[in-house]
Amino acid sequence: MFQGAFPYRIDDKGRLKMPAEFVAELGESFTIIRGMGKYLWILPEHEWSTMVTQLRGESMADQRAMPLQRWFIGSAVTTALDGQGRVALPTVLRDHAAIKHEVMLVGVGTRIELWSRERWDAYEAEVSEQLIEELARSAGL
Amino acid sequence: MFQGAFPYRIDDKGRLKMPAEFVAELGESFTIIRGMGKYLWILPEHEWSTMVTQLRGESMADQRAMPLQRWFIGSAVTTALDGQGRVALPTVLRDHAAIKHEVMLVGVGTRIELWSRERWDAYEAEVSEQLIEELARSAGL
DNA sequence: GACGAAGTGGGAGGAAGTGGGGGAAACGGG
DNA sequence: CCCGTTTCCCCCACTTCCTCCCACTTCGTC
Repeated sequence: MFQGAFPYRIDDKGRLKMPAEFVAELGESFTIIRGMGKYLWILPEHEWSTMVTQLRGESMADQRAMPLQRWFIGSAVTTALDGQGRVALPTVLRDHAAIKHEVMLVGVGTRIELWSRERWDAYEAEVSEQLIEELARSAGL
Repeated sequence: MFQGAFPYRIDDKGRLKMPAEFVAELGESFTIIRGMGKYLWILPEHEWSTMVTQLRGESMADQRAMPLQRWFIGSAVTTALDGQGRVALPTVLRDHAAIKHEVMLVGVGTRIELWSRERWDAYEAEVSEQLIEELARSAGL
């Protein structure tokens, strides 16, 4: 399971080092897609194929299907780590997440989220302890 | 069960000695996460896996799930004691709890809370005897 | 008073994070 | 079709941080 948050720097060539904690679980090849917001998701192979199965299970006639497929499948890049344990982030994806140099890698169970540091800090500021407390209570934690 | 409060010092390398009273109950490996405020939780293995099960049980579509997963799983660090019975506190977690040197370790049943000394003292000052009395009464104690 | 456990401190080796150069491949223009 | 430019990828190098190990002090107990 992916867990923990790691602040990292992307170098001028757009390369991102993967934390040692994530490497083993990610496996040989993995897929990067847009998340449900201005950040990215990094999924191991089997998680990605599960997601694709769900997306394609929707009938094409279903009005929900095509926007979802465009959003996720249309942004997907399947790649792997280089010899130094780094991954090259395509410009399209970097732009979507407004990623320049400072990023935050966040493990959330089955996937990794990749945020620009700015946006992550803003998100953190917005999510107060009170909100978490309320959510936890209503979720029965 | 964890009980009792212990004032401790974190050294310049960010290492925290675990009180002898907690070591046996903590077991080999344990997990440190953000609490519902500016302090940390330390959970034994089974407590953490219980919590993860609950967090992941939520549907991804549920709007509550993602903030909760980010808050807890996204901050989690699973670690163990070193040869001297100490644990290294990652910078991200220390920052969240505003922990520098002086801390307070508080056993609260199923988990341990880790506060910066300042915040703990402030909290103690804030929680008056009257409040406790009222809460106890309304809880039927 | 001595011994042992518990709390605190610091050095060194190695892994992990970061940066940059060079060559091959791909693309576009002449 | 060829040449120049650009982009990507692989390799090399450096630095910082973390972890492991060793050492000392204090407190409680026998």
